[in-house]
Amino acid sequence: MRTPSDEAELVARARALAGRSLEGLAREHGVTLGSVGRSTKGKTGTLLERVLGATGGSSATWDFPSLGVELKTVPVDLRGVPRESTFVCTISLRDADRAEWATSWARAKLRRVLWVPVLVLPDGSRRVAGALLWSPTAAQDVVLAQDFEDIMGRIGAGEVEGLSGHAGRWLQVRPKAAHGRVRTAAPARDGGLLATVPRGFYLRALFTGALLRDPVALPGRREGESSAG
Amino acid sequence: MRTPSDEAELVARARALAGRSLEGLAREHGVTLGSVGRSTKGKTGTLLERVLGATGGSSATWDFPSLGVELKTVPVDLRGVPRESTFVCTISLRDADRAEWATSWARAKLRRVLWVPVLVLPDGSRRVAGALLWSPTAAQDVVLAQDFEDIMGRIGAGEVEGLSGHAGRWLQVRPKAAHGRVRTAAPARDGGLLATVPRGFYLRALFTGALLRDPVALPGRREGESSAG
DNA sequence: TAGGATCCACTGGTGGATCCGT
DNA sequence: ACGGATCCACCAGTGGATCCTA
Repeated sequence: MRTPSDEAELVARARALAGRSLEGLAREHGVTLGSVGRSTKGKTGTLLERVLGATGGSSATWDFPSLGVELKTVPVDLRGVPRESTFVCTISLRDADRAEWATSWARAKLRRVLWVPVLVLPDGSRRVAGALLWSPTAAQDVVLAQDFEDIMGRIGAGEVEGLSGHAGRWLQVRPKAAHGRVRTAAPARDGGLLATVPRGFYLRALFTGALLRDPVALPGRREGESSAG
Repeated sequence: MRTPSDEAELVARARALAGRSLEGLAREHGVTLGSVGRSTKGKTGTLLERVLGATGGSSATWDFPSLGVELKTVPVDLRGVPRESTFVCTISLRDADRAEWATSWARAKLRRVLWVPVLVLPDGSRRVAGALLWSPTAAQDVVLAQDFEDIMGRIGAGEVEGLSGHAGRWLQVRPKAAHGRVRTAAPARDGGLLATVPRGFYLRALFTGALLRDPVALPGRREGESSAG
């Protein structure tokens, strides 16, 4: 599929997929999802990249480089509630003490995201739901920045081993490694380096769920409140 | 093939291969050399690694880690003269200014080498010739150290782009990249970094040829002179 | 339920060297 | 003749996420 030439075309294409089954899309594009079990991780995202004409492929860019847009699929239940958190990017542990949210790769990735919810039905079948192009509001950016600075500050201080998935309001840190034995370098308390498991930033499902319901919902706004001031 | 348990066994096995055709060895070990053209680069070395039970495989070690021995095949003509230079290792360009021969990976690789000459006959067939386990003599080490310091000094000074294969008496520097477009970071004259093609250390064919004739030949000794003082 | 662990496809870099134009 | 360019196999790392126990 040709790469969309602008945001409007990308969004139109994505929204036109609403209701389509993943199996059908896979067949059309000549790919196999292998619909059961743990061996299908990542297949959904790769399929939608193809369907929508993403070209980024490798690292250090977006899925749609000319648009600066990142594509994220998110599995949701019948109520539209995400079943999983969303991976953002790998954390550069070694440089944590110099990292700043404003110039971070995490922020660049989240600057403009095309969310494609994938409805997972009770029988296990999956269908594309309504896509949404989102950018963080100023208020959302503030909270993400706080999470980032908090987490990176602690990593920079040599506390990476003490960090758990509990840290961060919306952005959390979790292990990110294909095999448990992988190790990378991180700052140690004594100012040196220690070997630890690679980590990534993830968006909590609570946050992506709120986004999908109302993209400009303010931080702290509760369900049931009006979105009018 | 089982990994040799000591140097004597390794050398005995290697010398027992003298006269064997590469094709025959390949057949015995179930590998295909694809005997013609440019698509066979590296196959000889990989075959001999299998035949002799090398286990190193990945980087940062030797072919026979427990022995600290590196295996090198070298194509020679009927007179025993090498047809090619010998790759030693990739150069860490960025750290060139801090590099020292004594602690260098190049020296570690050359500390103990099992040379396996491969006789290339006029009809294109290839046979293993007499293997030789070599360590640099003190005098040889001095010359290699001079080459190393000369080259690394110039790289460290930001002169990598001005370096050619002419530099170095026995150890030379040449490009080392699967594709011409690969780039890596090296010191620049202004103290910053520049993107350049990766380089590797190679031993000149003149040097390896001298080694194969007389492993302890002193630096500067000419052909035809006696090896007795 | 969600934090920690893990899976697959893909590819860029590395180690094994030899090719080939000037 | 040899300095610069290139070829193949292999594997660790990355990006895509989801699995799976306590």
